[in-house]
Amino acid sequence: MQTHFTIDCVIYSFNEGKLQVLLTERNEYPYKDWWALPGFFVEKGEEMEDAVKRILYEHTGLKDIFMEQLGAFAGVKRHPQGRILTVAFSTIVKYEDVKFKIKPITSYMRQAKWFAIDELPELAFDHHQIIQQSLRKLKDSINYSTAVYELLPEKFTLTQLQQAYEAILGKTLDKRNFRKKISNSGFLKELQEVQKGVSYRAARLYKFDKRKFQKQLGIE
Amino acid sequence: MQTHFTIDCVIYSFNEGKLQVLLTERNEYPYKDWWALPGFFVEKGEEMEDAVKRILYEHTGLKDIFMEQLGAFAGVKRHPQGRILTVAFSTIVKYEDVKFKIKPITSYMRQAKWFAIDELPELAFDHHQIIQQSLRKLKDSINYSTAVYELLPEKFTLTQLQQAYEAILGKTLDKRNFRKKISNSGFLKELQEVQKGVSYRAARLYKFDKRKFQKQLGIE
DNA sequence: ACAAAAGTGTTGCCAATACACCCATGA
DNA sequence: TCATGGGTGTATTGGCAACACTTTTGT
Repeated sequence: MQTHFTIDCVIYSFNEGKLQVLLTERNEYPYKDWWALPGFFVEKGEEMEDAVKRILYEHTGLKDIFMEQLGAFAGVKRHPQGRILTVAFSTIVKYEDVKFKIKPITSYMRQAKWFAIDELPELAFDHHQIIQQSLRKLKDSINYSTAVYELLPEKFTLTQLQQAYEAILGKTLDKRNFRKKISNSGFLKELQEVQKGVSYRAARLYKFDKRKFQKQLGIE
Repeated sequence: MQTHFTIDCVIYSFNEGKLQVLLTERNEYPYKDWWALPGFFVEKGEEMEDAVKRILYEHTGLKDIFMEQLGAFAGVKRHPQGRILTVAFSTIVKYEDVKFKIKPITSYMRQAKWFAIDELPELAFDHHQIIQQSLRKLKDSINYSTAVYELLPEKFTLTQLQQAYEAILGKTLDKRNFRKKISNSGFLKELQEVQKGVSYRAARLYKFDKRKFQKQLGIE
């Protein structure tokens, strides 16, 4: 038995203190004019991982971003024209990096736009379900992955980091406990730099030290 | 673009103190005479979850077992005849329940057999990779899932439970700490029964209280 | 001087670890 | 009586949660 085969992408970012998801407005049936996850058909002979890269590139202009597989969604009724199996992937991009790069290249979608995770429109197909599943996984893995750091610019303040945690978890955290936990973890590099252009006390800037993080994971 | 679509099952069990995986010996090309995960094509119009149940049934005689999705494997070269996308699922069955039910129904495989996880033969396709990925997930989730209890008979001793943990994790655990942890968790029901037929002090039997377990998870 | 956010310590509790001996039973 | 696994307690440690005030800076 054969099935059509697509990829759908859950692309997260962080802006205005909120976790955002990139959606596209469809310009073709079915679900014309609906918002949906960026997604395409995989081409014949194309490796799934290559298809993922291609689609990510076509929607964001980004390259060399690792996307993690969420799983397959294969409901017979998820597409009105019969089964179309989709494998969902997710990733996180820095908002600054993609701000001016979001450009729909294909004609089947009209525009791409960021939506706050708690203000999603109604979505085509089973894409709402895909997002919810992805979000749960993101929350569950927040302490074992580099996800939060992908949300932030290279140099960031501790308050920004805390806001990113809070955006993912959907709840507020205690400032002192958060800072203790982070500084104990030992994979932030403290810079000799502070914020600029703020009208209050400037905060110290930090960098994520991926090396040390990887090492700590290696202990098992 | 279309692709063939199969399901592969990683079925775990526990016997002779070891974690076991059920494999089938193929009787058709490609990979004739090789060992492989039990797997079939999904039928047209068949829901993926139904296909999973069907395949599990055909190989083990078991019904109403929940299988968890591991993910999609879609390498263009994973099958010599071109891309065959497979979605891998995994589950755990009680060895006693299936001991006499393992019966290949289809003719494309010659026999089904349990293999200890650390004594696997060479496997067809990318099945070794699928198993390794599944095993990592099993280890990671051992404390948040009912997996270990699926390995054991309904009534079991604490030592048996500890052995199941050790089989999954691949390492030994401290007896007292293990018992403390388990009895603190509060989802074991102590029975007024002990082991029979052993030539040493008979151990108390316990049951897993799924209700309480679910409740504890609900706290988040 | 004021507004706004940065930054900082202590305490109590709980969970996880390390570790060694006596007990009950059947052969 | 012996072999075998069953069963038990304590002390230490490290991480997590609760909680409020002072400092710095720009306007």
